[in-house]
Amino acid sequence: MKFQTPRGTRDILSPEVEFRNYIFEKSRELFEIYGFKEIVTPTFERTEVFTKGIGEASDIVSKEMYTFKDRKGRSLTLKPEGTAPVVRSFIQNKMYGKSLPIKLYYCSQMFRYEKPQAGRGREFSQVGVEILGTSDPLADIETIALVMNLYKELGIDQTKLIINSMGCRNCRKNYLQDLNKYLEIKSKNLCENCNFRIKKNPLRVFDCKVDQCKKILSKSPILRDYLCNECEDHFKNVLKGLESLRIEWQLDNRLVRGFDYYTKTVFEVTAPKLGAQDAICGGGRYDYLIEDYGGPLTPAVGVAIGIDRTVLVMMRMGIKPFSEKNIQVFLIALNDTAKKKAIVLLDDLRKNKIPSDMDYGNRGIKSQFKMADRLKAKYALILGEDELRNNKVSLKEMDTGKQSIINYDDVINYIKEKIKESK
RNA sequence: GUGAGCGUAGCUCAGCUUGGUUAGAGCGCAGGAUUGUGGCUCCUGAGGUCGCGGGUUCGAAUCCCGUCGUUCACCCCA
Repeated sequence: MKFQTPRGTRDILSPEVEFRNYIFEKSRELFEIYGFKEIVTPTFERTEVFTKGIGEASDIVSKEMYTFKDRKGRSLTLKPEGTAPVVRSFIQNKMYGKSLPIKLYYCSQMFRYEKPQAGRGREFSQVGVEILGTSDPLADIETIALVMNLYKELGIDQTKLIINSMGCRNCRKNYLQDLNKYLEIKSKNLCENCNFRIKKNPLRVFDCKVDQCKKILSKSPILRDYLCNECEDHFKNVLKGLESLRIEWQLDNRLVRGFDYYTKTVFEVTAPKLGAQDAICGGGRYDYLIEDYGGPLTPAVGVAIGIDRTVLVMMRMGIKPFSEKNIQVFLIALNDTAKKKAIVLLDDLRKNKIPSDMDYGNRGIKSQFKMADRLKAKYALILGEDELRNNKVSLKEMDTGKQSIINYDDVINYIKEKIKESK
């Protein structure tokens, strides 16, 4: 019986794992600088937490969730996204009673039952931020600026910010009236799926990529033309703010993100080298979500960043931002007695925070040098009969090939000095 | 969910069209040339259920069917 990871999941090995940790590290650092606090929500929630906010008609809810029943028959779902749980927690923990806004970030695995592809797994990682309790366009701007700065920090350039506004309840009411009128006339020529969407959530018809539907929809009313004064103002302020931060954007009237909860600002950032899966983050404002979940009306905005795709871009762009932590010292023991002494020395080196290693097998000196070479060790320490007899060790600088004999008791300090010099 | 490509040594791949002795290469790995000294060179060696299952055939890595995994596009989205 051979085991392998389930479809769409994988082991994350070096060097990818180093990229991943680096991105986590940088994100956390930046989030804290922006004043966010971390929140950890459960890996699974009651299914309604997701169906309510994301929307029954959305692809994610209708066909991509890992939903199961527990032993008491309760329907639970592995989290497919991060915002709904944060909103649930905001209400459950009565955070609305604190001084608003509340700024939270999360780092977590997400689960969606999708057809796997590079940059699209069934388990994937996201980091994200949410600003809860302000309708100020500055929050939208801060969120976008944050991700753009993160990409800059990570060395990812050629990113593209795509932005749109989806309006509020008021402007959407008028828009939906006209859109429904339009769709009603055309419904015979629209696909079955679209007709289903019309019933559930007409905005989702823009997800359709059937040519016939696309053609019809390209002439449909556009939400942006229906924005009320407040929304229009909000959107203009967001764009102006981005301008003042020298962040370029690209308007996309058809950008309708795949969650029902979005209002006003929605945006996505795409990166090169990713083919079709090129969105590395996406987010927007969700002013009614908290109210819909039974909390007080609390406007909010957030963004989710895809870690796996960010790793892919960095690797494909040849970005290697972290310094390799190579072994500094490799111990070479030439007989059993030497070996016994070597493990003591090795322990000492490590207690002194000097990255060091040795061979545990019974290889010859040649092989051990080869290992030292492969590990890119700076120094090789040799313990053989001669050295043991005189309580010395031989130290060879791997780069220059220079070799010297030093007292056993001085080794740690000697190497510490050497490392300090080379810095 | 739809369509297509790929799966042969640790890695990258050749062989498959036109089925035929022990399935190859490069890199890597191990040992040696140099018995206490790495990188370069040379020599030698180990390593393969040809993804898995079934079928056709005297004979299958090669043809057919199924299956699993992966990649690409659609879709969705991070």
